[in-house]
Amino acid sequence: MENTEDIRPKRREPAALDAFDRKILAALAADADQSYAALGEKVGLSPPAVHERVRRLKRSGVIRDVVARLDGTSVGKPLTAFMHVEAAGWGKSERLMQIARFPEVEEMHSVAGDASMILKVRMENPQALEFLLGQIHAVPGVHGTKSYIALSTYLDRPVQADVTVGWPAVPFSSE
Amino acid sequence: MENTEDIRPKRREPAALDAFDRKILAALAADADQSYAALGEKVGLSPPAVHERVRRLKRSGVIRDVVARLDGTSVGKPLTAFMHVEAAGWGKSERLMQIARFPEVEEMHSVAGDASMILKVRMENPQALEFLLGQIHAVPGVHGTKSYIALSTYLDRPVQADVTVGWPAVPFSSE
DNA sequence: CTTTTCCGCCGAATAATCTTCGGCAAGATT
DNA sequence: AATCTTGCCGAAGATTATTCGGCGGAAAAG
Repeated sequence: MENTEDIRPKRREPAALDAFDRKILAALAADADQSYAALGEKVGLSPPAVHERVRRLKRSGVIRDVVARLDGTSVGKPLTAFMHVEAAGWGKSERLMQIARFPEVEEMHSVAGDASMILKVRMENPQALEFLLGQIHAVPGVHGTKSYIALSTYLDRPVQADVTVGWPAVPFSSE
Repeated sequence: MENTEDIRPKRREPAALDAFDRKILAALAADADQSYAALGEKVGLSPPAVHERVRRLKRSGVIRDVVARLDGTSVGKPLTAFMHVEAAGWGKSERLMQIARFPEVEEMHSVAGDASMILKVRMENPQALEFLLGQIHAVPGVHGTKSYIALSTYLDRPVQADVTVGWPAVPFSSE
């Protein structure tokens, strides 16, 4: 055919998600234990088509991973807490990062606001929380911490594929 | 045999997790896309044995669910924030619960501390955040809110199966 | 307005996995 | 010591994942 040596990246754009992708993502974010046949029926595609799309979504990073969500209490960590850490200069010292090694630490974000870092942790008991606080205060530059212990969790779900569109207009009252 | 009509519950105890269960949970919390054969090899059990254990772990609730974790930015919500809501008397009004209808709201906890409720939200942009704040302030009893916008997320993982045992002794320095 | 190219879907076929089913062995119970 | 229970394994069948060729439809090229 052609002998053009043109090896332009040819990189396809991230290719914005279409309606099918959205439905697939919504379904998988709610339950990843479905067969491609079941997914296909929900979104209106054949199993192979869904398979190919999921493959692409995973490789492109839209789907970060597929995981089993465990019950904190069942694995021995009934105490959930959010910890605000105030650190000097800049929060993300390598030292502070090591706190992430504890399996009790699930999230770690640097934030704009009073705190320089917010952690989500899940502990065995108050004593364990105290120990962790000790570890954090031992980090150079940490000024102080504020802990908020969760009494009840009313909602805890993964990133949803849907986005609210007509913001001012809200879904209240209607139901 | 016996003709005893004794229909005592006979309910088996939750049966504490053994080493095999722990390994299976740890593996599935990291990656639920593995075959039972692969899992079996990791934990030292046959595929059917792993299958049976996973089945039990799911039914008993230790494994809440299996989900695909999506990339916030890819689905159009690059802005993550934690919102502290101060509400009168008690936070958990039915009205406030309706906030959970927004797909932008991922977590909702009542907490002990200054705030009566902490939300984790993921928005499209600051405007969307503003609209959501408006919705929250419109809820009767809400005194105020404090928002912490995440600048960077250094860690974001599901509940880990492992628990730190010898707390005072920490994994630092060693590596 | 055609022709060409590319992309993504479908249906069928194969490969792999899941799931079920006896049978067996170890520990607990009687 | 006999019995019961529990949980494992290997094998077999059912279901699913994955690959493949071919077929449009839309966009780009002519």
